[in-house]
Amino acid sequence: MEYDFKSIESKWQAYWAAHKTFKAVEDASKPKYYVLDMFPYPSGAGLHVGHPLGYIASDIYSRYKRLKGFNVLHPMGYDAFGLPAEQYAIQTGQHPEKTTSENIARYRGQLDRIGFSYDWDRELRTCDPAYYKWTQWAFLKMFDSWYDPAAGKARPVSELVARIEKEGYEDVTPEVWATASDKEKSDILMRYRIAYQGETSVNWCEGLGTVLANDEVKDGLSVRGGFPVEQKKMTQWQLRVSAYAERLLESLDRLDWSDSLKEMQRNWIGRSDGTEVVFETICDGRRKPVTIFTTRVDTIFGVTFMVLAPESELVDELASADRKQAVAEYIKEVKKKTERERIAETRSVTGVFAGSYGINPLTGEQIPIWISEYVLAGYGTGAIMAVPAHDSRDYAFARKFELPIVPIIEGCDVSEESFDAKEGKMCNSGFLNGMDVKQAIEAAKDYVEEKGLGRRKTNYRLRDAIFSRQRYWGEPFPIYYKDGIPCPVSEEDLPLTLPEISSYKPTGEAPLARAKDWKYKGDPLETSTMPGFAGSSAYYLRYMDPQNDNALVSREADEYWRSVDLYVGGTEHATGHLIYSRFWNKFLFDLGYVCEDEPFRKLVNQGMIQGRSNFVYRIVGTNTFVSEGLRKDYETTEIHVDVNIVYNDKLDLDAFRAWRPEFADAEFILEDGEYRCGWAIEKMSKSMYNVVNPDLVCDTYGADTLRLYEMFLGPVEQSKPWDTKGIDGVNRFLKKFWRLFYNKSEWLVSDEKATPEELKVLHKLIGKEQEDIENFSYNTTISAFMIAVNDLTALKCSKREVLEPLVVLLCPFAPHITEELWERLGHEGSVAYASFPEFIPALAAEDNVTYPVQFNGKMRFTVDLPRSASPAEVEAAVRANDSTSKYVGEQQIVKVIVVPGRIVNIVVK
RNA sequence: GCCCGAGUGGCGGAAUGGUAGACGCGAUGGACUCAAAAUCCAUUGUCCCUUAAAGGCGUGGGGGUUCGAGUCCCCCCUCGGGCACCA
Repeated sequence: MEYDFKSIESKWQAYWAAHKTFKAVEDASKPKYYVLDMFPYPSGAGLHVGHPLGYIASDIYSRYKRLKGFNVLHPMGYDAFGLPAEQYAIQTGQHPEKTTSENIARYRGQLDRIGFSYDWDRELRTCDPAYYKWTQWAFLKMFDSWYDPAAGKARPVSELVARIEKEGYEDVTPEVWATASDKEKSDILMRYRIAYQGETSVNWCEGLGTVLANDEVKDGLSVRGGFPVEQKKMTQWQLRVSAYAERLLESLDRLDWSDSLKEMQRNWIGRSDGTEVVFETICDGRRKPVTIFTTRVDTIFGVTFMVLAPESELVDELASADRKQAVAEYIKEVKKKTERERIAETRSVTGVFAGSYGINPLTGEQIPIWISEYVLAGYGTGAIMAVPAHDSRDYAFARKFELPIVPIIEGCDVSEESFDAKEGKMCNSGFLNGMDVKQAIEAAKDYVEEKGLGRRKTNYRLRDAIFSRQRYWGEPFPIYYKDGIPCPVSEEDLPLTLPEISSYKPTGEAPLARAKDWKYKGDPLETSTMPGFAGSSAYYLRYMDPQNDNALVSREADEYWRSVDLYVGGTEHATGHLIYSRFWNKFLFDLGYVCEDEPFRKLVNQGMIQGRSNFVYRIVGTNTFVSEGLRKDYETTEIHVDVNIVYNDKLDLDAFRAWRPEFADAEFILEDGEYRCGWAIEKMSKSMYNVVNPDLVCDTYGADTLRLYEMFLGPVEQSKPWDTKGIDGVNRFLKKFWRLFYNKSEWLVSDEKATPEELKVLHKLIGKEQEDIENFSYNTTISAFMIAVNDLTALKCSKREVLEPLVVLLCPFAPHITEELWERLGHEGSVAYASFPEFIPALAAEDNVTYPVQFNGKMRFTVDLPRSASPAEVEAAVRANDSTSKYVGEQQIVKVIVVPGRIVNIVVK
C-alpha cells in the first residue's frame, strides 16, 4: 500500500475536529504549558508559506510537550480590527465586519489543512464585542488608575484623591482641590491617570486621516500604506507607558528572549542617566532660570552656547524683541516641513539666534541662546547646553554658525571633528582638571547637587502611547462627555458596541461622529476609536478563559495557566505589541487582576520567509524568450514570471503560454532542451509573482511534507528564501518511512525482538531529538530521523519494538502519517497523547563508543570502548594498545587528555 | 554615525575547543524497466595525478592563545537587522 497523504490527512483532521483531540481543560494533576503564536491579522491575500513557519514550530513544540505529559494550552485567534479592512470598506462600501469574517474563514481553512493542534474552542477575534468588552474594561481600569511612584505601581485614582484632600500631592494642595470646579478637578486628575487625555505632538497621517503611534511610523511614512506623516499638536487619549519605563527595562533581564530583541527594547526604552542643571538666562533684561538635561556635566566648562527646541514653550520668553521676527520666521519654516523632509535633508544644520543669553552656573560666563530643530521638545527639557568640542551635533552647529569651540580634554584634536569619547584627562575645567573623564562625570554630578545647581536625573526615550485613532474599525472608547468633562461609561454597560455608519469615507472628522445617536444617557460619546495594539495587548489572558462574561480571566484560570511559556512570532513587533503587552500586563498585575508581572516567559522569533522570484528573458521587440544561460547573446528584458509555473528553475512552457494572453504565442530558445529561468531573492509579494500558497504545497505533497520541509529549511529563527528545490527530499523521507511498515500491500511489522544494532539506531535518534527540540533545532532533528530511517531500511528492520517508538517520536513533526500508522499498529486513541517514556526501551549497557586517538592533535587510530568507561580506563586501554607504542616510538608521553565519550589526545615530546 | 547578528562545498545548511562539510538538494555513473515514473546502489570541498595510494591546501582576510581553533581573544573587510539629531 502506498503512502496516500490525501486520504490520511483529511481523515485525521476530521477525527481531531470530531473528537476535540486538542481541547485544553484545566487539570491540576498535570503540569501546564502554554504555547502561543502571535495571532494573525486576517488580510485579504490569505496565508502564504511564510506565515505558517512559526505556527509549525510552535505546533511541534506543543505536540512534543503533550507527549512529555504536559497539559498544553495552544490556542489561535485573529487580530481582526485594523486599517486594511477599513480601507477596503472605503473603496467598496462593504462593512469591514463582512470582509473580516470572510478573510477569517479563508485563514481557518488554510490553517486546518496544515494540521495544527489548536484548541479551536478558545478561538477569539478582537472585533467581537464579547472580546472587546474586556479591552474597553481594561481601558476603564487605566482611566481609573494613576501611577504612584512611591509605591512603584498603579493605584486607583480614589487613593490619589484621598491623598490630595488630606495632604496634597505635588503642586496640588488640599486648598486648591477644595476650591476647584469639576472641570478643574478633571483636568488635575488627567495629569496622573494611566489612560489620559492630553495635548501632545503627534504623528498625524493625512493619508489615513488619523494619528499614529511611534512604532506605526517608519522613515517619516506610515507603516500601513506608506503615507507621509507630520508632527502636529493635538489633544489625544494616551497611555502612560512611560511610567513603566524602568520596570519594563529592568525585568527584561528575567526573560528568556533573544539578545537582539531585548536589545531592541532596551534601545526603545532608551534609559539615560544624566543631570538636570539650572542655567540662569537674561532676555531683554528679564531673568529666568532654565533647566537643561545632560549626560555629560563634566563638560560644563566647555559650554559655549545653549539651544532650545523650536516647539519649546521657552521660545516665546527667550526670544528678544529685536529677534522676535527672525525667530518666528524660523519656526514657521520648521513647522512647514514634514517629518520626512526633515530626514531627507540629511541632517542639514539650521537654527536662529534667540537674542538672549544664558549664564553658566559654574563659570558665570554669558553664552548665547539659539533655537534649532536638532533639539527635540519631547526629550529631557527641550533645552540643552552645547559643548561643541565634545559633541558632534553641537560641533556641526558651532561650525555652521561660527560659535567658539573650547576643548576641555587634554591633547584632543577638535580642528576637524568633535572628540566624543569618554576618555582622557580633563583640562580648562577648574576643579575637574587632571581627572579622568569617568571620574570627572561623577565629581561634576556631586558638585552640582551639593551646590544646589541641579540634580541627578534619569530620562527615558520611551513615550506615552497615543491611543486614539480617527477611524471606524476599532474599539469605541467607553467615554462620554458631560459638560465637556470626559466621564467613564459604567462597567455594567460594556461592551459599548460599534455603531453602524452610512459611509466609511474619511471627511476630516472621525467616522463615529457621523453615527446616529452616538450618545450615552443623552451625552455625546467619544468619537475616536482605539488603535490596533489595544486588542492584541491582553489576548493571551483571554485565551485562558475565553467565554467568561464576568471577568477578563477568572482567578482560577489565571492561576493555573499563569503566563505564556513559549511565544512565537516575528521581530517586527519588538517595539510595538511586545512593549504594549508587557505594559498592559504589568498594569493588570499592579491591580491584582493577574498573577504574573510578565506575559511571555520565553520568546522565539521566527525568521521571515522571503520569496524566490523567477525571471524569463524576452528578446527586445519580439515575443521570443531566451533561456537564462544564452541570454548574453541577445538584448533582453527581464520579466517576473509566476513561480508556480516554474519547477526547479525550469519553465513549464505550456503553462507559461496559458498564463497570460500576451504570451499565448510565445517562442522559446532553449538550452539542453529546456527553458531555464533566472532567479532572485525578494520579499514575498503579489507583484513579484513569487507568492507560494501553502494550499498548493498541501495538494502536491501533503501537509506533513510542508511541515517537515519548512522546518528542514534551516533554523527557525533565521530568515531564508522559500525554495522548493529540496521539498522532494523530505517527501521521499516520508515515503521511505511508510515503506518500513508497508511493502506494496504487505504489512511488514513483526513482533520479533530487535537486535542491539537496531536498537542503537533508535537510541541515537532519541538522544538527538530530545536535545534538539528543546533548542528549536528542528532541522537537525529531522536529519536524525532521515539517518535512522535510512539505517533501518538498510537493516531491513520492520520490528514493532523499534518502529513504535519511532512513530511517537515523529508525530510532533508529521502528525497525520504517524496518527495513521499508530492506528494500524493497533492502538486506540490519538498518538498525540502517547507517553514518551513508555515507548522508549532502556539503553543497551554495552553500547560502545569509538574514540579517535590523536598524537599532538593528529588523528592516528581509534579504539572502541564502552560508553561508561572512565577517563582513567580509556587512558589505560589506549596505553595498552599496540598502535600507541608504534606511533609514540622513542618519544616521551607528556600527558593523555581524555574527553569522556569523545576523544583521546596524547601529547608527546 | 551607534547597537546587535552573521560570513563554512554548486545550493540550503551540520559541527558542548576534539576526525570540518552531518542531513537534504543538485550533479555524475550504474541497477531495475520495452520505455518512463517511482525505487535502489555508488561517487561528489579543492590541488598535484591517466588512475590509485599517499599527501598538501581548505570554514571572509590578517595576527594571537592552545597539544589541538569554524568555534576563544585582538584588528580589518563584507553582508543582514535594529535605532537614528534622545544631549
